[in-house]
Amino acid sequence: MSGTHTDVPLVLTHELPRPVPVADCQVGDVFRRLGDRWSMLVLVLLGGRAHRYNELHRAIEGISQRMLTRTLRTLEHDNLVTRTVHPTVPPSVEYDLTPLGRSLLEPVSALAEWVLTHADELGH
Amino acid sequence: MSGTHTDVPLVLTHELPRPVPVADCQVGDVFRRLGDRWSMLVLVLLGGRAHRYNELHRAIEGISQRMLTRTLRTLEHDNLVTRTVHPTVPPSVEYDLTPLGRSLLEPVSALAEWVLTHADELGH
DNA sequence: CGGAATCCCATGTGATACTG
DNA sequence: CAGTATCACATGGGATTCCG
Repeated sequence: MSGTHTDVPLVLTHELPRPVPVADCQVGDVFRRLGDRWSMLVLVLLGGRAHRYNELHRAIEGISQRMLTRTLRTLEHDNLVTRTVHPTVPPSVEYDLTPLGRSLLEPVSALAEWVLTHADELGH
Repeated sequence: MSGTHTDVPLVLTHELPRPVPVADCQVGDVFRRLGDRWSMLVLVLLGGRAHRYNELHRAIEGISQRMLTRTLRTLEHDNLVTRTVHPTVPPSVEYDLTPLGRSLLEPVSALAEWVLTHADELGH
């Protein structure tokens, strides 16, 4: 950890031929999927417990119905979140993490720790 | 690791009051900064070694001059990348990671490993 | 060589209104 | 309750041209 150029985690450089075809950077793809305005927030909330639609809507300050629905649909499509409709009247829909979504929270937490540690060093 | 709701990394839930003010989710902020199309790719390349402007431009397939410059400026502004101008003729500009940028590659590599492990489980 | 300036288009996001 | 539909606007991003 001396700041040299030899301590880059191998996993990052391993599958990067040169020139780097952007399509091959799957890591970047995942960052782009989770890098939108709301996905991360939804994942963390669902990591605590399952939520109903309006629970999420109230919990996430500032999100519109449109974007909450769209975010949940995308996460569901990525196999990170499940959507369960209970056929009651009025209808009740519950969202939860899949095992895959739950496993994602581990590496995410590593990044979260980094952020908490280095937040003051980041410009703005 | 049983898929219950009790194994969420504490760091993620620790500083999340309810309702969650979106401005307080610093983790999401970082994901948004790195979640654009090119930042991750630049960081990984600079993790290998310092690069000149045109080296990056050639290495990253499909990036425009405009976006490469903009991405580098943003990373520089965030204290993740340094920009060094060598007053030669013609001019030579070298980009490299800061210690902060280098330290970021560690949690990023954890996520990269997750991606390599679970890529096939992600929908599309 | 390493950009900056301009133009243009695609996408992300919010506001509002409506619905089974 | 849990959405959908429509509109409007900001931002992301590429192509092209010009410059010290």
